[in-house]
Amino acid sequence: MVRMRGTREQKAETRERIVEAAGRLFRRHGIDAVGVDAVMHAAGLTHGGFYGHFASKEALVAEVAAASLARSAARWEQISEEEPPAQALGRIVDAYLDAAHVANAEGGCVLTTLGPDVARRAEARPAIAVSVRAMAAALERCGAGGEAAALAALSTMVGAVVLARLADSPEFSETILEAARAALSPVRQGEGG
Amino acid sequence: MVRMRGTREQKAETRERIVEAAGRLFRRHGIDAVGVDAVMHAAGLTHGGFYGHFASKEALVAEVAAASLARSAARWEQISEEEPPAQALGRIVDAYLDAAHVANAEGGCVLTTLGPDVARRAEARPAIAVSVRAMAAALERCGAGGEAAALAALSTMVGAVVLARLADSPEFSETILEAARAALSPVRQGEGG
DNA sequence: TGTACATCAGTGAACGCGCGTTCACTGATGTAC
DNA sequence: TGTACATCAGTGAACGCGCGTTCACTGATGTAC
Repeated sequence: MVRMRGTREQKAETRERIVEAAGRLFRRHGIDAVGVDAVMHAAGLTHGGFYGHFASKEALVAEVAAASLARSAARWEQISEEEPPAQALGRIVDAYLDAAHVANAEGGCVLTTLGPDVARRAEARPAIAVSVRAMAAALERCGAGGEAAALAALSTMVGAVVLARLADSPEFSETILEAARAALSPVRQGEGG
Repeated sequence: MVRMRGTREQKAETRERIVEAAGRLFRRHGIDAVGVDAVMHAAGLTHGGFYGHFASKEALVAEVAAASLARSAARWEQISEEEPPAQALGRIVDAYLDAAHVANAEGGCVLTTLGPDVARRAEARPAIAVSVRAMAAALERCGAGGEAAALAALSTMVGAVVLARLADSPEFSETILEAARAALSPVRQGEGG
């Protein structure tokens, strides 16, 4: 296999690779369906090395959930700062309520893939809540209305993706996404909250 | 322990007890965190008898998800038929977007507790989709607007409960619920869809 | 520049445990006579 | 009404397997001289 080049920075990179691989696998197959073995293999390592990076699988889960959602929040913040409000809101909402997002659970929003599972793990919740606030704040900054309107919009987005993944046909899935898009259109025209 | 009284109806009752116990445990702790052993014990039986009722744990999971959500849908349908539309809609929405529902995952809506997990199991999806349609139809019958408005309202409700369970404080949890309630108030005044 | 040693990220065999599943058995019930 | 037998829901010991975790070891790198 690939030999490591040694230093501490290398180890940090490896750790990040583990977190990213775990993030993809957990979101796709569910946390309990993916063993430490599978995560390490996906990161190009053997399972024994895992405990040089994390105290337990639970610690990895907490870090994965926090890191993945923080990244989503950071992306929204960046869009909300770089683009005109209406355009930024459109980009965020349209990308979220998209069939590609529904199909790509592996790379999708943690709230829609692991939300209920993370909610059962008290240690993971504080970091998640911080990102939820940040995501709502980004929507607010895009002109989605006040805090309440932004939280409601986020709720609609999360719920729609969860339901779209439960649909029994691509058509029903798209109907749900379109319904959510339509419901959010007043918010996008500055009529929300 | 309690001795069975023998007949086939008894067996059907036992089976139902297993499904109900599993429903409560799965929603509370997650599917993979609950073994067949725990389910049977909660139903007042020993684990060996499980396979006289179900072909596998997976078969139980599919039945639990379908049965639990079908019951939710039936309740909504009943409310939507027995009460005046506006009142029925208020009862459904207020009960869903309630701190008691958020706290009581064990007895709560399957969409918010097992949604992403069920979405990964293709066999379970058709039955779930039927109930999702039925729930949206019940909202529609209560005057929540057309199909699209009803699906969007359901999305908001599901997402809000998922987010409320991820909150790091009761206050933030209540803020999310209240935001969703406020967002749905136009729908409740017949302005939706 | 070259050699000897310490470090430590990663390896891979091994562990104990709990899970899903199987199966020979039990004993209460319903039925046949 | 009473006895003998068949049925079958439920019991509980046992199984193999895969999981999370541990640990003695490896070998490439950085450092000391």
